[in-house]
Formats: sequence, structure tokens, C-alpha cells
Amino acid sequence: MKYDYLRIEKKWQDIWDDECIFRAEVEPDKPKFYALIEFPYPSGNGLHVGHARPYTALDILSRKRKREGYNVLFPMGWDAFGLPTENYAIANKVHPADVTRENVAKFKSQCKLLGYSFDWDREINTTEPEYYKWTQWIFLKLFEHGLAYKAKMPVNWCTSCKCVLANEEVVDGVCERCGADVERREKSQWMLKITAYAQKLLDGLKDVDYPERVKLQQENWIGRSEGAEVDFNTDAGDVLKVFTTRPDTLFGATYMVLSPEHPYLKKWSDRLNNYEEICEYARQAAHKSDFERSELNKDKTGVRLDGVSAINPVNNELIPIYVSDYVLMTYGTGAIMAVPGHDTRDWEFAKKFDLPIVEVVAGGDVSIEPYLDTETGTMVNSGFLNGMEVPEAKKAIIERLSELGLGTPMVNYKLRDWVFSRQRYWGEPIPIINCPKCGHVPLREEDLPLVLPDVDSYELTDSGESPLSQIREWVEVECPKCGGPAERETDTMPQWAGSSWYFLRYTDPHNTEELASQKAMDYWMPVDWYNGGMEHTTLHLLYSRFWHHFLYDIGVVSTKEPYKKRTSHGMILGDGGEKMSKSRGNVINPNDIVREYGADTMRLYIMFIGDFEKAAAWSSTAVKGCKRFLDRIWNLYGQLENSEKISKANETEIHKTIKKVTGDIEELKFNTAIASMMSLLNKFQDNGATKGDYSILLQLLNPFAPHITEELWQMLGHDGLLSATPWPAYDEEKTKDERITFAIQVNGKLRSTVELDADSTNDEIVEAAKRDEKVQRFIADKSIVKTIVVPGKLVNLIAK
RNA sequence: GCGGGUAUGGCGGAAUUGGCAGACGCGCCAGACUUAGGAUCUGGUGUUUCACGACGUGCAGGUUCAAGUCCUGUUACCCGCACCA
Repeated sequence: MKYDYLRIEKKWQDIWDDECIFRAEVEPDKPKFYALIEFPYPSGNGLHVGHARPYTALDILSRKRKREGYNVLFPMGWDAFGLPTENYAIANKVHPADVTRENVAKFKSQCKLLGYSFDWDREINTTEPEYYKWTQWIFLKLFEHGLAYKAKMPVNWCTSCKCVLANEEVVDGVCERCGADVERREKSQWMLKITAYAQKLLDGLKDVDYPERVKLQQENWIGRSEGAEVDFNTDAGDVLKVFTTRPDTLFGATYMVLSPEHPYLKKWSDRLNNYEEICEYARQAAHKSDFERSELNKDKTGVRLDGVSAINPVNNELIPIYVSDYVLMTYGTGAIMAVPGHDTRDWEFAKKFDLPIVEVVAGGDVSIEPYLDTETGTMVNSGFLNGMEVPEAKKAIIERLSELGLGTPMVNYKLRDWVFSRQRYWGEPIPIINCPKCGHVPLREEDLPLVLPDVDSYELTDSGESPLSQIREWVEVECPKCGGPAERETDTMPQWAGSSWYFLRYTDPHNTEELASQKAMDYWMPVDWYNGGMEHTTLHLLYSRFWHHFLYDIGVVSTKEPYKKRTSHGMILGDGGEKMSKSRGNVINPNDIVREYGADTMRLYIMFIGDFEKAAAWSSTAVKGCKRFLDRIWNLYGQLENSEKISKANETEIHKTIKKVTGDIEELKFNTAIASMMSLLNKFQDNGATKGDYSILLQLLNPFAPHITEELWQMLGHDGLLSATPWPAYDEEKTKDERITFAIQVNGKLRSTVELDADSTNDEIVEAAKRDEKVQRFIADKSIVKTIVVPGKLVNLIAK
């Protein structure tokens, strides 16, 4: 009989569906396993092989865990709000909801084609009101707790599209879509105060099992720095605060710099003799995009404030103040004390403006270049700090500043608040009413969901407002508080919103009363294993952790961290090792592979392609190797010995393979797991195999290639589904060979091998080694001064 | 500039963490079956040498009986962040 993969795969997919074998229910006395993949954005291109890699990996893990007796939750859904759908809708004059429906259907059928064991009863979609009701509810909670606020923010403004862009949409300083210049504009935006959770998000990393590189990337993104806030009095009679990580270098602070957006510039306008010049500089700085401001950093620019100076608190020296765009308003206090002797940027600036450069940590020659190796070192030119080591000086100066009331220890973070507004249609409406009298008034909970209204045109408005602002009958409402005329917020939420809590909804997706029941969340949460792409490490992963910490703080969820373990897969590249893209024409569609080789081959190859965590290039020829493997499995069926027993000849290899596959799946080493099953098949072909031998191989291969193995399992005459049989166990004793081939080295070089009983004594091994013909040639005229025996491995004879 | 990572045959990649480098697969070579083969099966395949052997994990040193693995230095490439005080 021929291996008719298309017939077989359809047959078993229908059976799994009919028998609902992957449906998950709360079973309190069974250990649970919640496996999560990042739900996809259902784009018009359909599922591509890049999706198949992580989905197949966790499908394998889930199927295995299920057979090990775990109660497995492996759900799937759609992160369906977002720009591409909206743009497609604009271009083709269709409703984004219709586009979404079509794309979801396509994605779903593709997932089914690949035989994934998703529990489809728990399918969710972020664009459905039943779902986004709860996204809005969480927003209201954040608002209620002061973590959502509206603020004027500089935003990225595309001069051609006339709309606000997210940071991610600005690539190399230009608009990702149209290539036009992007400039900064002040705009009122909804913000989420993720900075309030900076320390918690940092601390939480200690309790989770994430790859080190993911933790490091999150730590760097949060960017905690310890230092001090120092007050500089000015001759204008007020106090200029700065943040510094190096208060010990205060004696070297020979000038100060304000960011062009610093409020003191305006405050001091009367005293500044060159206020016009300063304003002009600030205007130019504002016109520069972030990109320009950082790219064109070779040349430091700035203007001295003529009319105000600061007083260095440790030596009471009068020092000049400058404005320069190398100081950012968004970090620290927007003002710095400049220590040109020990900071590259300050040094460059001081050189250009001919400012004094003072060495305060001994070591370099600050007239030639800044001396930066100052984590340790001795203080000089620093008054009472002279002679102290750096760490000691840090303590001493903070103490002194505290006594003077001019400074306190301070921690700063690079993390900034989350810009939560989008002036777009296809997103969750923000459930706020703007009342001229009462300000921002939240919708009442019972008025949720605030349903996205239909609109005639999704085109953006000239003013950069959301298309929602065009629907006056939707916008104009009564204020829930005072009953007066008010307007709805017309901004929508970013795509990150729906994905920040979706894993909670999976635990109880049809609940109409709560985002999920306490019982369901208590049982299923936290997610045991979350796999996703490295590109989501700093945004999605951080955002969702933030929401979860918040939900924990208000008592909605019972764990601080949402994900116990996180792993990341590498990208799938095109045949030549380049990124797959339509323009290169190297995109592989999984449907084509399924049609030509079958889903089992597709699954097997995508796992065999290489190290799961690293990028891998697709190879059209290598796919065939996996098909060949399945063909050979299929063909072996006709040559089996009719015995249910495990054959003696294969027993050791079988136990070794069970051990290898069992362990490798848990470590995501799918490529070597498959290699070991290929080896076992080779063994079977050499030695012959019984039905018992063969059954074990089918059981191991089942999570990887679930369809063909079910079919062969049935052909063998077994009752019931293979997918429901227990995972095979191995006997450690039986993984050990009775005979072992020992390597024999002379002076560390391999000269021969000898096969001996595994329980041979060291003496016996050494004797056998010395007797070996080839070895004799190398030791004949020498005496052996030392022998080293590595049990079960090798002998090394040291001869002189 | 800062942070992280990678480097092994013609190719994708293995190597129980210091113990036979190149598992497994692709490709290639030879043979078998065949009217035919881009199907299948069998054998071979790191380089070099007629052979014994010698050499071989980006490069240069070192530690060790023994190094792809540990240490020091160095180069190239990839990813993330980037004037963060």
C-alpha cells in the first residue's frame, strides 16, 4: 500500500476533531501544563513557515506532555487589530472586519492542515467586542489607579501621510510606508505609566525561567542607574536639579547643560540677554527628529546662557550654563552637571566651547582625551575627597550633600511611559469621555464594551485625528458625570493592548461576567511555557508583564509573573540564507509543502532544520530527506516480524532512543531527537524489527508526525488512538551497552580501538590496549610511565 | 560607543559539557534494479598521502595525559540599544 499522506492526514484530523481529544477542561487533581505560542496577526499573506516553527515545537511538547499524563492547555487565537488590515481596507474599500474574517479563516484552515493540537473551543479574537470589552475594562482599571493619563508628548509626525507614527513605524528617520521625512510634533496622547513598575519588572525577572539574553535585554531596556540627585543653586536665586551616577566627580563639574526643552529657559527669559538666540536653538533642535539628533552627534552644538550661572555646591564656584541638544528632557531632570575630564560627550563639548577640563580621578591625561576608566581610582583636585578611592568618595559625597540639604541618593530608569494612543480606526476605542467641565471621564463598566462604530471612510484626516472623529453622532455624547455635552475620545489603543492579557482569556474564553473566572485562572495560570520571537522581548513581553503585575496588585490574578518559562525560536530564512520576502520571491508557503510532501514531512523538516533557537535557512532539497525518512518508516511496516516483544538485537538502541527523544524534546533539541529516531530506523533496517520494536518508534515519532504514526498504529491492530497512549518509558539499565568500544590513545593520540565487556576492570582494559597490534607499534621500544582510563570511554597510555 | 551572540566538511548541523571531531540529513561519487530515472536499494565520501602516517573545529598563544569545549589575546560577521548623564 502506498503512503497516501493527503488521505491519511485528512482522516486523522477529522477523527481528532470529532473526538475532541485536545479539548482542555479544568481537572483539579491532574497536573496542568499551559503551553503558549504568540498568537499571530492574521495578515493577508496567510501563515508562513516562520509561524510553523514555533507552533510545531510547542505542539510536539504539548502532545508529549499530554501523553505523559498532564492536563494540557494549548490554545490559539488572533491578534487581529492593526495597521496592515486597515490599510488594505482603505485601499480596497472594504470593512477591516471583513478582511479580518477572511484572513482568520485562512490561517485557521492552515493550522488545521498542519495537524496542530490546538483546543479550538478556546479560540479568541482581539477584535471581537466580547474580547475587547475586557481590554477596555483593564484600561479603565489602569485609569482608576492613576496609571493611564493624557499628556502632551512629542510624537513622530509623517509629513506626507499627515499622521502620527509609532516609534516602530519610523525606520532610519523616515516613514516606514512612504519614505517621507518624519518630524517631531507636540500632541496630546494617552500614556500608560509603565515607569511606575520599572523596579517590579526588574525584580520579577529573578523569579522566572527566561533565557539569559532575554533577561539582559529587558534589564537594559529598563536601564536602571543608581546615583544621586544634586541641587545646584543659581544666581537667579533658584535651584537646578541634576541626576548623576557619579556624584564623586562633582569637583570636576565645570559647567552645566540644559536640554532645549527645559522649562527653566522660559522661566529665566527675563534675565537672559540672549533669549532670542536660545529660543532659535531650541526651535532647531525640535525640528530635528530623534534620528538626526543622535546620528549627527559628531559635532556638539549649544548656546551659553548669558545672564544666569550656577554654583557648584562643593566649592561654591560660579559655573556657566549651556543649552545643548545632547541633553535629553526625557531622562533624569533634563539637566546635567558636565564633568569633561571623565565623560566623552562633556569633553567634546568643553573642547569646542573652550571650557576648563579638570581631572578628578587620577590616571589619564585629560588634556588629550577624557579618562573613562574610573570605576576604581584615586580622587584628586577634589577638596575633602582627595586621596579617597572612588567607591569611598561616592559614599562621602552623598553624605556631605545630604547634610547640606543639596542632594539625595536617587535611582533612574531609561524606561519611558508607554504611548498608548493611535489616531487610527482599527483598534480598541479608548473608553473615555472628554467633558469640558469634568475633564476625562471614564465610561461606566456596565457600558462596556464600547463598540467600534462603522464608518464610511477609514481614510486619515488632515489634522491627524482618528477616522472616528468624523462620526459626529458617535463622538457627541452626554457626560456621564454632569450630563453636559461632551465628546468621546477618538484615539484607539495600539496593537499591543489586546496581546497584553490574551493568555488570561484563554483560560475562560466565553466568560461574560469577568475577564476570566478566578477558578480558571487559579488552575491554569501561570503559563508554564511561552515561546515567541526575540523581536517581542522588549515590547510585548514587557508590556504584558506590566499589565499582569498591575492585575496582581489589584487582586485580579494570583501570580505576579504571567510566564514561568520563556523560550525563543530563530527565524526561518530563504534558501540562500536571506530573509524571506515577497520582493525577493523566496517565500515558502507551508500549503505548497503540505501538498507536495504532506504535513508530517513539513512538521518534521521544520524541526530538523537546525538549532531551534538560531536562524536557519530553508532548503528545498533537505525537505526531501524527511519525506524519505517517512517513506522508509511506511515501507518497513511490510517487513516486520510478527511479535509484540522487543527484540534483543534492538533493545539497547530502543531504550537509548526513548531516553534521547524524551530529554531532547524538553530541551527543544528537536533536530537531534529526529536524528536519533532516524538512527533507530537505520538500526531496524539492519537488524530487522518486530512489531513491538516498531510500535515504540511510532510512539516516539507521534508528536512530530502525528498523522502517519496514527495510521500505522491502527494498521498494526492497536486499539484506540496513538495520541492517547502513554509516553513510552525507558529502563536506565537497558540503555547501557554490554560491549563497549574503547578508544586507545598513545600519548594522547588515537591509535586504535578495542571492544570489551562493559564490566571489564581497568587492568583488563589496559592489558587489552597494550596487546593491541597497532598500539604495539607505538609502544614497542618505549616504557609506559602512566596510564589513564576513562570509564566506558578510552585508555591513554603515556609512553617514553 | 554599550550590551548580547556566532564561527566545526561542498551544505544544514552533531559532539553525554575536558575524553574516538564530523552523529543525522542534504549534496556528491560508484554500483544494483530498470526502456528510462530528478524513483528505489547497496556501498563510499574532512584534507593530504601509493601506503605507514601527517594535518584538521576563524586566527595566535597557553593550561592539561587529553581542548571544538577551559584561560589570555585577536579577527570577521549577526542581533539589540544608542548623546540615558
